[in-house]
Amino acid sequence: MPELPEVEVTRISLAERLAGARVLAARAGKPLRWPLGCQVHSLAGLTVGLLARRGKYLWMPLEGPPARRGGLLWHLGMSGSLALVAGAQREHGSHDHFDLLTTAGMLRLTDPRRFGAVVWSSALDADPARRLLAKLGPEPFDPAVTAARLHAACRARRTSIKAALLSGELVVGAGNIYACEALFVAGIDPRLRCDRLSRVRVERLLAALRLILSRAIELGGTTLRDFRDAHGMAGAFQSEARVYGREGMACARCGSTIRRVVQQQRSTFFCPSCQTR
DNA sequence: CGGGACGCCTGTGAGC
DNA sequence: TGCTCACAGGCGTCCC
Repeated sequence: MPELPEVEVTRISLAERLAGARVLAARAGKPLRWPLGCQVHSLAGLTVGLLARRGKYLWMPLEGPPARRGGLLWHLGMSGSLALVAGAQREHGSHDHFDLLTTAGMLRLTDPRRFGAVVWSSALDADPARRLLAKLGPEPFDPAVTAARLHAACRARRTSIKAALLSGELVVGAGNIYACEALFVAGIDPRLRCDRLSRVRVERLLAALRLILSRAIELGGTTLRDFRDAHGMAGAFQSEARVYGREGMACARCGSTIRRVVQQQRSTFFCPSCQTR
C-alpha cells in the first residue's frame, strides 16, 4: 500500500497527537520483517518526540535518560497501516503485530502481509537505522533536487525509467502507483531507458512527480484496499489515477486503450499514445 | 558493479 | 460451492 504520500499522511495524522506522550507499555505480535531489536518492556517510560519521515520510513524519537533514549523506525511494507485505537477496541486481532500504549492513546500497527517493520535504534544515524536508510536517494521535495542533478543521475543508469523510479535511488517516494502516474503526466513511456531521457523530459518528470505526490498527500493518499490514516480515514487519490489499475480502459486524455506490461515483476500501466519514447 | 529475479506472507478475486 | 491461480501498495538479498 504505502508509498510516500500514504506514509506522509500517516505522519501528519499522528505527529501532534503523539508528541510529548509517555510510553506506558508495548506489545509485539507475530514477527515482522526484522526483529524489534530491544525488549518491549524497555520502551515503557520513554517520551515520544516529533515524528519524522525519510522515504517510506517513519522515525519516532523516544526521549529519556541518555542510556535509554533512541527511537523506533517504522515501515508499513505492502499492507501496513498505523492507527490510534480507541479504548474499547484494545483487543488485538490476528493482523495487529505491534502496539504502543501511550498516554495519548494506543498506536497499533496492522499489517496482514508482515512486510512492514518496527525497529529500535539508539539514533537515526546509528545502526540499524543508519544502515536501513543508507541507500535511499534524496527526498523529492528537497530543493537540492534539480532537473540538472536528476538528469545527471539518470544518465548513469541503463535500466528503464520506471525501474529507476521504483528503486528509490534517483529520488525516494514513488512506488508502483505514483511512478506510473508521474510518467503518464510527464508523457514518458515507462520502458524508455533512463539514460536516454532528455534534460527537458527529466524536468517534466520531476515536476510531474512533485505534482502527483503533493496531490496524493492532499487527498489523504490512495486507498486500494487497506490504507487508512491514524484516525481511520481512507484516501481519495485512487479516483484521480489515470493509468494505474486501468488496463483495457480508455485513456481519459486521448481515448486510447491503457496497456499493462510487466517490468521487474511489477505491473506497469501506461497510455501508448500519450506516453512516448 | 549494475541490473534483474526471488522470496518474504496473507488475502482476494477471477476462472473453472 | 470449492478449488487453483494470478496478483497485490516494498525492498533486501542473491546471482549473473
